[in-house]
Amino acid sequence: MMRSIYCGALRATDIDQEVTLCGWVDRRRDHGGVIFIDLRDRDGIVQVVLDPDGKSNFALADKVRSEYVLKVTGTVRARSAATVNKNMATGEIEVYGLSLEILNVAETPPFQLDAHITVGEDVRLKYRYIDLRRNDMQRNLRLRSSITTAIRNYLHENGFLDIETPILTRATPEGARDYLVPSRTHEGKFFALPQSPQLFKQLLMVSGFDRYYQIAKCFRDEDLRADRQPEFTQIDIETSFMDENDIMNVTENMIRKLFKETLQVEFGELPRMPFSEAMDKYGSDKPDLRIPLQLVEIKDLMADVDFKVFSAPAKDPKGRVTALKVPGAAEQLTRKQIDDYTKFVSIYGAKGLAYIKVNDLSDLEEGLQSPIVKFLPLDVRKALLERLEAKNGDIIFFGADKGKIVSEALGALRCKLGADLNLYTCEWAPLWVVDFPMFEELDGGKFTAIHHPFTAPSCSPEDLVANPANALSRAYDMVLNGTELGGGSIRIHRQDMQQTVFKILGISPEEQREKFGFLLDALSHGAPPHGGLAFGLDRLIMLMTKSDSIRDVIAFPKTQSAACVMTDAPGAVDALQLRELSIALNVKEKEKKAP
RNA sequence: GGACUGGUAGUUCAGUUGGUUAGAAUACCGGCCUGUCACGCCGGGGGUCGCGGGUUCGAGCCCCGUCCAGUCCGCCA
Repeated sequence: MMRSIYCGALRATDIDQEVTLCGWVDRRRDHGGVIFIDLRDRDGIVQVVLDPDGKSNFALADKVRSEYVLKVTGTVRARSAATVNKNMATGEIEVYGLSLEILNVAETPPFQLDAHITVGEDVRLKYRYIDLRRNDMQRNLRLRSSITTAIRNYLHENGFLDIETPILTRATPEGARDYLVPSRTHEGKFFALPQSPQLFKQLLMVSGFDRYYQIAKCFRDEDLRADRQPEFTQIDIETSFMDENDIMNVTENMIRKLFKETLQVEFGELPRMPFSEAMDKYGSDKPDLRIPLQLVEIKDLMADVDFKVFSAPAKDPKGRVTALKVPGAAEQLTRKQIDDYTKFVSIYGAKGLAYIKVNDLSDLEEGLQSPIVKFLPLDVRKALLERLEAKNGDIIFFGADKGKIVSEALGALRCKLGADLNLYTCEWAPLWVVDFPMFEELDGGKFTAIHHPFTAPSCSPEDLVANPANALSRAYDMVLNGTELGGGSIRIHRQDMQQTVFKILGISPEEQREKFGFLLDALSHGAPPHGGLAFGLDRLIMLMTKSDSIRDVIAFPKTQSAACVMTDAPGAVDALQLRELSIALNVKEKEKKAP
């Protein structure tokens, strides 16, 4: 009996069966009178043999070209051992064609789809519908589907409801730039696309949907990166009556199950690290724990040395002086590489990169190779090497500057060294970062929310007002391999606390009323204690597929200038559309396209 | 807003110190080959060197501007 089957799903047990295959011509080979067609579908590739001198006779076979769409009926058979090649590309069984139908012809493809051929990303994006036929992209998007399915199943089984929230909503005063949508029916007014469903999910808690989730599109009009797109997807979760431990447990379980089911990777219980420890030891709030290097404080040792580069920040309360030891790397790193690392840390504002190569620990006079060691008295050298537990062959880098610069520069250097010298000790290193500060104090004494303005502090409103700079929040971030996978918090559920936080952030009562009146009202109508979390789905899949770019796990991504090279979006609109929206353009001369 | 890298055949790239007609591989087209599988062999077509200007006897190469793509800083509550 004839049956339809995917090319890649053919197995030895199908031998002698008659099957119908539909797919694209991956490659056509012509040897003497016999034509071989590698037919590709979503499941893989199978070799189809068309033999005009045999039973099958196809005038059409000659016409077949790459990327033609075919329907082939044929018999599955094993190949003789003599023809089996070690580098065989198309499996151990083939289909002997009996009939052939060309469902559609195709132009010569703009690029070759072979896995071993690299193609520029701009061409791939222009012809994305062809690029997506490639095996890597098929695999990535299929894994993405498996992941969202597993997540939906897990959350459904745990009583979470999938509830949609608006895409057309209103602009938010803080946070990222909004994407705006003009309103035709409200002249001069604009919707904003959501940066996240944050406030709506909180309102759903007030409504009694105590376990909510949504796989939600979010929009932020900011500059792009390899791991940042202007529209992206969040796994958005919110619960009532759960505390931070409950939420971390339920979401940690979800991620653990996901990795086990889709990648057969087992995580133990995730370690929890306070924000302060992450900054001290790793110079980052999203430490990559695959790399064993740690920053070591040496501020106390450097306060009195006769070397201003170190002593000035050591005496400054906001300064930081830190060492980063790379065991055994003194030989490996050439002068040029160290110069490159100096350039690298300058990106983050570091003015230089001091180092010591430990050649001979026993000789503090001559055994240390370094441009700066001459400024350090012998007792300081000794204390330094003891604190770092230095051994011969180690190289030690130094950061001395404002705390923020040192953390960012050496934190980034730590990750770069880990990658360049392949220092990774494991494949996956997940953790929670907890005990974040509530606010960051900007120059001029203003405060801005570290997380967002709806995050609950871990102290009373009175203590918060008394000492906002030192207050901690009830927020938590899940970090995997140095990437922030997701973050969340227990939210403020009392109106007075929310007003207190708004006040510290410098939002006037009038502005609170205008922008967040609906939230403050809701909090006064019996809002339960609640909290949640949102994972970045694209980044999660990027990590799980080991992709270098978020674009490789999104079917139709934007380029770095936030454009689509395939549809040429964004595009101009005609005058009538603008008139209906009461919009007049005022485009600068240089931005106009040449006539 | 800023730093850096790249743009040459459909694609991936080479192109030396500025010097004759801009090359290779692959793809594509034609022919040959009865089991190939990154098949092989022979032949062929294919270029606004991103775009604009400048320097020069002469520019793919040098200079200025600009556009596009990418990585990063700023930005991303």
